[in-house]
Amino acid sequence: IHIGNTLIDMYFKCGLIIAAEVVFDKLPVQDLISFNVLIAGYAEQCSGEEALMCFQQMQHNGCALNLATSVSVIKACTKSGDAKKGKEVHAYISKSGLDQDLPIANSLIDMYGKFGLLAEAEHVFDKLPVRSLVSWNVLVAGYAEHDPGDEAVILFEQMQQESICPDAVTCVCGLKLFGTVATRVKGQEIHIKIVQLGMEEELLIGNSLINMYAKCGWLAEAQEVFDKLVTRDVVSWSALMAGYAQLGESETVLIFLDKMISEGIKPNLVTMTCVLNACSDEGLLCLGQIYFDALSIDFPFVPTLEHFTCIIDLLSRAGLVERAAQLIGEMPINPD
RNA sequence: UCACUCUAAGC
Repeated sequence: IHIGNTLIDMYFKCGLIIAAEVVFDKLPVQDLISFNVLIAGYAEQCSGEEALMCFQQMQHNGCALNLATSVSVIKACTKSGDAKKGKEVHAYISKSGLDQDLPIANSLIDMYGKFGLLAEAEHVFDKLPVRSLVSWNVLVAGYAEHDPGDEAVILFEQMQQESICPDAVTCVCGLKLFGTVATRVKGQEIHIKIVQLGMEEELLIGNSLINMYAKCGWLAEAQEVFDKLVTRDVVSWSALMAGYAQLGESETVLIFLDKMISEGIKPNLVTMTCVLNACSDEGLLCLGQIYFDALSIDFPFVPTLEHFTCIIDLLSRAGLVERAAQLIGEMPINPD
């Protein structure tokens, strides 16, 4: 059974869901860990709902849950976006007294943070007798996403004062926060910290720096970080292009689009949003549309509903209602 | 044999 469980886990981590299911079903007995692996796998690779259904089945089988199960079930709630279910699970876990365990509490803070229920997130955070770096990171991430204002900044400063040594995740969250509130001096402080910790080569960090500087309108700095990066991905390019688009420098955005393609980086729908955004602001609409149409052929974008909504919004506001309608017709997903 | 946090886009 050890081998079976390991196999299921491995298949899920490779994205081979069917294979994982087959192995699970073929096991002579499914133990706690089989279920844990299955729930974690579904939550990671599929939908939260599917993971929650496994959990139901597990309870149905009379299998007791442990710490790892709880973490995965909370993750599943987070992914499903079902706040009501999340609260139920929270209540259930508290009853078993598992809610003081750090990974579990951190997952709960993360869940509430992602739902934008920051008061609940803080409540869990405040009740903890001891906190880990992750506890802080998830709370800051929640604030950076849903309420990037004074409170978030205060929280971040408080974290520094508690002599907690930040890691890459802390820096990424902090940079996101200070990009959104456009406080580049604070962002720069993080930049200095990053250099001290020797993390400036990391792609994620680099991208976050580009984004922060770009959002603060400091394109020269953004550009410098961009140039120094040894590897750049579509996010690096898009973040920089978004910055130029924000300043209304549409020509620059188009130049970068050409450049990124010639360097072999494929633009995606987010990139195209930046391009269209830049073009719609300066009446370069036709050009934007030409690019969009040409690139839809060369690079079949794999979109989410979110991407579509955004593009359609841009197209219609720019007056390209026909093209927007056409795109809705082509949508591979159910339009809401 | 399993489990916690992180980056780009329009409104």
